[in-house]
Amino acid sequence: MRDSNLRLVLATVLAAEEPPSRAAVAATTGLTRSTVSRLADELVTGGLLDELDRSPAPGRGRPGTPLVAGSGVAALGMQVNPGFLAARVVDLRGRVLSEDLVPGDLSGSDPVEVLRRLGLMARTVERAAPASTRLVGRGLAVPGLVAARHGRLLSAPNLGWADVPIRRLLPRGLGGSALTVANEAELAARTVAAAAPGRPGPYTDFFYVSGEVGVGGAIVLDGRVFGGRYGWAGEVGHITVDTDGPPCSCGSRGCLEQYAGLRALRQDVERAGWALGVALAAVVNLLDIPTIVLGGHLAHAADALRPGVLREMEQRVLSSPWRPPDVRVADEDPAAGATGAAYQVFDQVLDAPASLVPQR
Amino acid sequence: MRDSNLRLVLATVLAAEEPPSRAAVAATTGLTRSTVSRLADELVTGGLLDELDRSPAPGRGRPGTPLVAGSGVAALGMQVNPGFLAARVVDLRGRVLSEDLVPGDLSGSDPVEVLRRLGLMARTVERAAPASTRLVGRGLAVPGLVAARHGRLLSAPNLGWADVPIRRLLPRGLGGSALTVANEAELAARTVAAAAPGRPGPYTDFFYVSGEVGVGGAIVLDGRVFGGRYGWAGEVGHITVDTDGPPCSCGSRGCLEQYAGLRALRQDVERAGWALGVALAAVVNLLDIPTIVLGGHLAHAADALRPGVLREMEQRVLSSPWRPPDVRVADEDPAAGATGAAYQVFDQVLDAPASLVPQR
DNA sequence: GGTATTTGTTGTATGGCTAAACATAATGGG
DNA sequence: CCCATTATGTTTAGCCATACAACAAATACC
Repeated sequence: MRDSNLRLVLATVLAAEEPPSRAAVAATTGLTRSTVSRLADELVTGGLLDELDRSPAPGRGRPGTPLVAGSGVAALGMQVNPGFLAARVVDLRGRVLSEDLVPGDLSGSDPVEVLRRLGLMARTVERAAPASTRLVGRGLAVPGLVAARHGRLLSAPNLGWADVPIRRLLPRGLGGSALTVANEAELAARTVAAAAPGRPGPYTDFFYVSGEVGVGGAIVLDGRVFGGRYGWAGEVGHITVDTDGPPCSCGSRGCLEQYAGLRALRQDVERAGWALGVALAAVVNLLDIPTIVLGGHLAHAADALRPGVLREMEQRVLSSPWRPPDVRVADEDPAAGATGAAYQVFDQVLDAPASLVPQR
Repeated sequence: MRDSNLRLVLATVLAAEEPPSRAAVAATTGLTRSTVSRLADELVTGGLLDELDRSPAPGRGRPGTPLVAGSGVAALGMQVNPGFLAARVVDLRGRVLSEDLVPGDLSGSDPVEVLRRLGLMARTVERAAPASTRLVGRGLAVPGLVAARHGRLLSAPNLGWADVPIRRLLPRGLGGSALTVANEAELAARTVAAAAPGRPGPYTDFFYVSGEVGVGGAIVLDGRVFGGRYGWAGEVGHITVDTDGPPCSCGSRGCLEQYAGLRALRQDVERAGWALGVALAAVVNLLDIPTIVLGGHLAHAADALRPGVLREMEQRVLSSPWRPPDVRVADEDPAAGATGAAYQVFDQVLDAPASLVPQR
């Protein structure tokens, strides 16, 4: 019960637009001021919350002490992409404390060498963060199918990688069971679902389509990413658009990626929009979430894609007369996956804050 | 906290294969025997649980009192299908206490007249149930898109119905805000997900494909139906299989229903299997649940459909090398939707058992 | 400067839990 | 047949986190 309310208070503070006082938290949670006060104090001493200076009083009465996410808590987020390597330290308020991004064509690269380089970048970035920050975990975003339990990358066609034991290839301390590995689209979607760790973004239910050379996707329901049984959900890139279409690297034919992947898109935006519309209609028919958010190279081409996408979706989505589809664009951030990887680490902390709070 | 543990004890008893004793519930939940004893007593006096006679002792020690779902608690489940009307009273143990099923072609029928007849059937069936049963709610399964909040059927092409205010057309006492209306596939899927109210069925994560003249579907994750934002999820029947395919009643072209609907299936099972495989590959790519359960007319043709379905899915599902797709068949029950409607009512009760238990 | 108002803290009471002791009902061995 | 053994279910005492109420602190309004 204490654990449950500890989570509740922490979540309420992080979800708020403006730093709330203890009394405001009590009002929104339904707990009493005394209970919130006690729990908030524990969270402050645990470093998960910070007290800001009393703001200039907005009205009568004693002004409250604004509470915000603790700036001393941080996580490392890394990303391997066909076009770059990235590493970031992000704090619990969502601020990037330090980062490094190295462009370079990694298709057909050697996993051992690339992960060694990523390890060096990570170490440098961690050192660059303020000495007082406590790193609570590390995450990595990769463009492919992952076995999350074992931290293994099963298949990443656009890197030319297959069955890579990521945890073992990263330097000790970085890898190991403490590292969470996940799909890039899934993690990038987190940065749309959350404006900062624990704070809801502009949409709570949407399908994120990630254009990172290939085409990936992620399902967000009620603000949370739905990863599926094994974390492989959202693979929109290999939905069949035309059963007689061009062969795909996955072994099938006519996959969306063959129309809306970076190379295909450059050749014919019209066709890419049509194919996206057909595939996304299936998504909306299945999931009943009319909001689509485009990321990566698809975000750049959004204005050219939108008419075709909407036309096909309006025709093919059964519920479109009652709930018209809506195509939005994600904020520009080349390494959104890295930030998302850090957010995922924070989610584990927010689920069990008691572990970071002094007992009793 | 009491509410939470009340739910926990009730759920544990209902989920068990064999009627558990208080001590067994304590062991599986982690609560103490004394706590379970108190909560179980409350549930028994509330009628949600029954005590069975002490079974012949299986070993040494004092034999426990077996607990089962209360037989006095029941719900009415109704179903409108293109081929029949059905009404059932189902108790909390999942037994059908009374039922009525009237075949008849309802395509192009008059909603007002049909719902009047269904009302009469429901009344008769309710009277036929033992006088001691307490009816805790009523549910209705319909083959179409529903606005659950308002109990309105927005569109049911295979009945030829559109925008039918179901709650208002059913006789007072039956309709009204107490009636829950939902899609047939969603409710039939509940009878696969649960062997009895609260007891898990053979699969916990699967996609249910309902063949009831048209083709519907439902997503089941971790034993619970995922209805989507507005309850419209799972509409697999209108996923595009061939963008140049035959026109569909929904206004699009090449929808799965045009290949695997009852009429099309009778003409060419081969083609239906191919189309199902293409559409279900999209489902699995998106949702990462490799188990497919076929119901209705698709269940009857399952053996003929399976080879084609599996062939297409294995080619088109990205994760199939690691997790091969699996096509199963639902148990035969023409009015599974009616039972599922009753189960849905029970779920509301199981979520808030305190409302049926005497206070304090 | 006094009063009203709101925040945060400090004591007290309470509800539901755990833990331990006890009563109950069976088995099995001498 | 009687008694030790074993397991279930109930009773009792103690405890923890919460609600409730009273109070101290800090501001605005008159």
